Amino acid sequence: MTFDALGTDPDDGRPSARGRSDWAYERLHAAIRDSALEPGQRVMETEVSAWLKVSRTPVREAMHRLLAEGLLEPALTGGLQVSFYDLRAISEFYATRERLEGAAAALAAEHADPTERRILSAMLEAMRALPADPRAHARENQAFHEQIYGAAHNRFLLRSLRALLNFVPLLGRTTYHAPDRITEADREHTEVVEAILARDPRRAEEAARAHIRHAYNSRVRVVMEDVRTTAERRSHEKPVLGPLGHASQRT
Amino acid sequence: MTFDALGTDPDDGRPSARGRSDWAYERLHAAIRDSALEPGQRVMETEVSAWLKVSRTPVREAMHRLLAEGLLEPALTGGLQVSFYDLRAISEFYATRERLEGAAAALAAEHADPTERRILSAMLEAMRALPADPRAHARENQAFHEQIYGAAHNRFLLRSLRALLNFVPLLGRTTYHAPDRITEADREHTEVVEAILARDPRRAEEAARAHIRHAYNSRVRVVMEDVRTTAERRSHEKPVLGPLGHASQRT
DNA sequence: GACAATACTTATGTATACAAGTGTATATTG
DNA sequence: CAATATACACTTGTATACATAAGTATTGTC
Repeated sequence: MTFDALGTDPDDGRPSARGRSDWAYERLHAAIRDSALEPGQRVMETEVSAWLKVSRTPVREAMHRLLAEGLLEPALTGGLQVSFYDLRAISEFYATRERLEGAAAALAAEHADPTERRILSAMLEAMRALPADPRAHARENQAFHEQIYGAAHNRFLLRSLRALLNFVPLLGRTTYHAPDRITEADREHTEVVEAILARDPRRAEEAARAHIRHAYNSRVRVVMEDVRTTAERRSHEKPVLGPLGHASQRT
Repeated sequence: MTFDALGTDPDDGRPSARGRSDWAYERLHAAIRDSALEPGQRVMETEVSAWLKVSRTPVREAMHRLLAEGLLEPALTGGLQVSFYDLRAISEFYATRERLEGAAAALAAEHADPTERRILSAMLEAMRALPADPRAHARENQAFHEQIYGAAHNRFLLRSLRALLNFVPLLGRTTYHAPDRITEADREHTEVVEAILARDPRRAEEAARAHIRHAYNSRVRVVMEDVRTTAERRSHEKPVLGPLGHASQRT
């Protein structure tokens, strides 16, 4: 039913032969990211198979990957559904991310080689030259953070961070939609990079953690606004987010 | 060839109908854990399928899970192989684990409820009553750490830690094979629990991190011993571990 | 005798057919 | 009218058949 409305997206024609599985994964991931599939909605192999016009086998593998990454979860009725999340989950997410990003920055300060340090500085300048488009900044921001992860030279930390960031698509709009977030982020990024260039792990860690704490605040603002908007638009349906009364886990 | 030697393991008869996939996963996981499949060895779907006497479909899913968890990795020739690791990987593993365990302990100190605190104390005493068997201690130790993870009440941190610890089976024997490690671990565990009971996040974090640092030292000792033993036993084959010259990433 | 091209083998990716379990709806009986 | 039992439909799990790509070996030609 809902799948019909998703369209066929003719730009992204079915791949020649190799990668139907990856392709199905991308399509589902995009559908969740764009809220075409809403949290709690059941996702069935047969339906997706019909939608994407591929057999159940690659669809199955794609859904299992999404299950492992937490974007899908087992439904009470059996089968899988798009994961629910609430403000508590967002709080937990950022608490964990703060630790991991802090660790990455500290290790980058210790282990980044000269080339990696130069690239970090360059990316900083490149971001300043960017237009005020939230999407462009979000993309460059991701590349910037990936650069730090790489400079940390720790494969396990990299894996953990990648797995963690898979959850981001569920959160909706980027934090760069919050007012002044772009300017703030630039200042915070600068402090992180300066600490890394100065080979000061403690300062790098604290700067990175502060950066994530601020991102969390912006995130909450953006999400709360979305909740309000959604509640207004359909006042008698149940809101996407759960009850807001839970104590935040942040320190 | 190697799969014939693994036997049929009649205790664990093939499951009724549901769960061949999980069962295949367990069998492969156990095979890697017990070094029946050595690092670098190629693992083919058809072979495993014939070995376990199930079709390729559940084997495929099991292998994909192991790939996602890092126990298998893409082979240069195509297909999958048991992941290689070296002392550098072990160093990176413990560096990341130190951060995550520290975070879990700190959050547990803040968020553990009275029941969880009581259970932590009880587990501590239970471990003291255990015989000096490394395997028994390893098992209880795992439950103890899981209890801390749960008490942290952070689903993302829990996921990260679980994913990280999936790598442990590749490391071989437990660190409890190192002399005096059982006594040391008890002392370190006690400090962690005391800090959690005292609701002191900083002390809990530092105690947990110190605990992991010590575990790392024991791990290196155990692995080095294994390297020596292996090298003696088959002096003209290539050792399981790579060259040891890499700088450690530890702080 | 050596090098290149072609064919065959092998392993993974994909599709489809089949089985089993669960939930719901309908019909029958008390 | 209500409750229970049976049957059917739906969904996921498993098996097998088929396609494709890659690597190797063999054969033919220079």
